[in-house]
Amino acid sequence: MEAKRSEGGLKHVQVREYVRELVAGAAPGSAAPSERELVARFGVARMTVRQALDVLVTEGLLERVPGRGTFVAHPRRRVGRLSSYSEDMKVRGLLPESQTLVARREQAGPGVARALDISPGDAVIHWKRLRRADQQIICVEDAYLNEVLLPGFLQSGMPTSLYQALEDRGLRPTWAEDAISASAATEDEASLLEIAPGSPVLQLSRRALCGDKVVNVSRSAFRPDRFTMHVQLGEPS
Amino acid sequence: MEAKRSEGGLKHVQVREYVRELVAGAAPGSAAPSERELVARFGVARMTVRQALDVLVTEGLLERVPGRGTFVAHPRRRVGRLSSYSEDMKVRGLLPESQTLVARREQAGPGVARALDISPGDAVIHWKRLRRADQQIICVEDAYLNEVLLPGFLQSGMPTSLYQALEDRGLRPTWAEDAISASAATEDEASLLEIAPGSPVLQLSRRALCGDKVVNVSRSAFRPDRFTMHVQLGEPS
DNA sequence: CAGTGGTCTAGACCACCGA
DNA sequence: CGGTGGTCTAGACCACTGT
Repeated sequence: MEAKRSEGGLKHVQVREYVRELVAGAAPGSAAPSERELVARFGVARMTVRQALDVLVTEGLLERVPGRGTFVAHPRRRVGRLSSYSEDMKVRGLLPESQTLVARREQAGPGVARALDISPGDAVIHWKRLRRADQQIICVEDAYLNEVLLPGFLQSGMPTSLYQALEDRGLRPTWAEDAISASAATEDEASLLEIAPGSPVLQLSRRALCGDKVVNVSRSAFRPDRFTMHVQLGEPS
Repeated sequence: MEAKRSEGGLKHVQVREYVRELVAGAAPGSAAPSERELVARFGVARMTVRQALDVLVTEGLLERVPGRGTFVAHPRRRVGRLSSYSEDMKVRGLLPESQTLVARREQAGPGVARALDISPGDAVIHWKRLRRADQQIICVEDAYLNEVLLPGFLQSGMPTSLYQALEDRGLRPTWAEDAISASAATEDEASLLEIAPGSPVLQLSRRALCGDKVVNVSRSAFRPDRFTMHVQLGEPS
C-alpha cells in the first residue's frame, strides 16, 4: 500500500480509468460493472471502488440507481463545453480544414499583450488562418499565442487543430471568454471570405485559458450564411 | 444507526448542513473545521465527514488544501449565468427600457410550435419590443411565450423585465439555448433600429427553459455598434 | 514535531429492486 | 430471495504543511 501523491492517486485511479474505458463506447443506459464486481476484480475495498465511481458520477458519465446498479448515464444537457473549431465542425459532420496565411513570431502589441496577460513587446506567435468546412470557406481567424508557454511551436509544424496541439502540450483551454458581435466585412475579410465588402460578418473574439494561464486569444470573422454559433447558458436541469 | 433514505440521508447530511451554515457568511480563504474536529463534534467516522465535505467541495463552497486544512473557497469564475436583457444592461450600468410594439395572443406557427415544444395552432403570446439602454436603441425582439404556462399574462400588464415576470410565476428560465449569427438588416429591422437597410445586425435566437418546460423563445436583432454579447464557456478553473 | 488532508481496509446493516 | 447501491465504522499509513 504505497500511497504516492506524485502519481496523482493510486488504486482508485486504476479502477476509475478501467471503468472509464469500459464505459467510453457503451450505449447510454447499459450497465456498468457492479461495485462488488470491481472489488473482486481489483482486490480492493468497496469504499475505494465507490471513490472511483464517485468521480465518474460527478462527471456525469455514470448514474447510480439504488437497488438496481450503476449505468452509463443518458446524455445530459451539458453546459456549453469549450470546443475548438475543428471539433465543432466534426460534430456537425463536416470536414474541417485550414489554410495558414501567417505563422510567425511577433512582438505583442498593447491589445494582444493585455489579452494574453503579458507585457507589450513580449514574444507572441501570430497565426492567421482561413478555415473551411467541406471545402467551403467559413471564417478567417487571427490567433495569438503566448510564446513563453509554447516553445518551438512554430518549428514543430502547424497542426490542423490548434486545440489538439495545445492539448498535446498539456495546455488545452478549459475556459474561454468570448465577445460576439457583427460588423461589416473589411476589404481584407471580404476578399478572403469571398463575399462583398461591407456585407455582414459574425465577429468572435475569444480569450482561451488553461487554468489561470491565457494561452490563446483570437479574433475570427465568420460568413454568417455558413455559420451559426450555438451556446448553452445556465444550469443544466 | 438508523439509516432512512426517506430523510434524504442521515449523519453525513447533518454534518454537511452544519458546515454549510458555518461557511455561509464566512470570508473566502477562512478556515473551515478540520475533518477530525468534525469527527469529534459529531461522534462520527472520518469517512462520514469526508463524504459530507465532498459534497461541499464539489459544489465549489470549500477547497481542500493537503497538509493545511479545508477552507472557504475563493469566489470562482462561474460559467455564464443566464441573464435577461434587463439584468444584462443594469450590470453594464445602463438603464434598460422597452417599448412594446406587439402584444397579443396568436396561434403558433410550425417553427414557433416546434421551438416551444407545443403543437402548431396552440395559443402563444407574441410580444414584440424595441429595447433601449440609456435611451439608445439596442435591439428589436420578437418573443413567443407558451400561453398554457402563463394564463392571463397579457391581462396583467406588460412588465419591463420578462424574466422578472416569469420569475414571479415561478418560471424563471434557468437554461437557454442560443443560436447566434449575423445578417443584413431587413427593412423592418432597419427602420426600427434606425440604421440603413442591409447593414449588419447581430441575430440572437434563444430558447429559454425552466426545468424541462420551454417557456420562451425569441429572436432578437441587435445593433452591433451598440451591443456585444459576452459568453463564458467551459469549466470554471 | 503535531496537525492536516489523501488514501485505504474489511468488515457491517439498511432500503430497494427484480426474479 | 440474492444482488444492488447507500451509509457507516474504527481503525491505518501516507505526504505534506506549519511552527
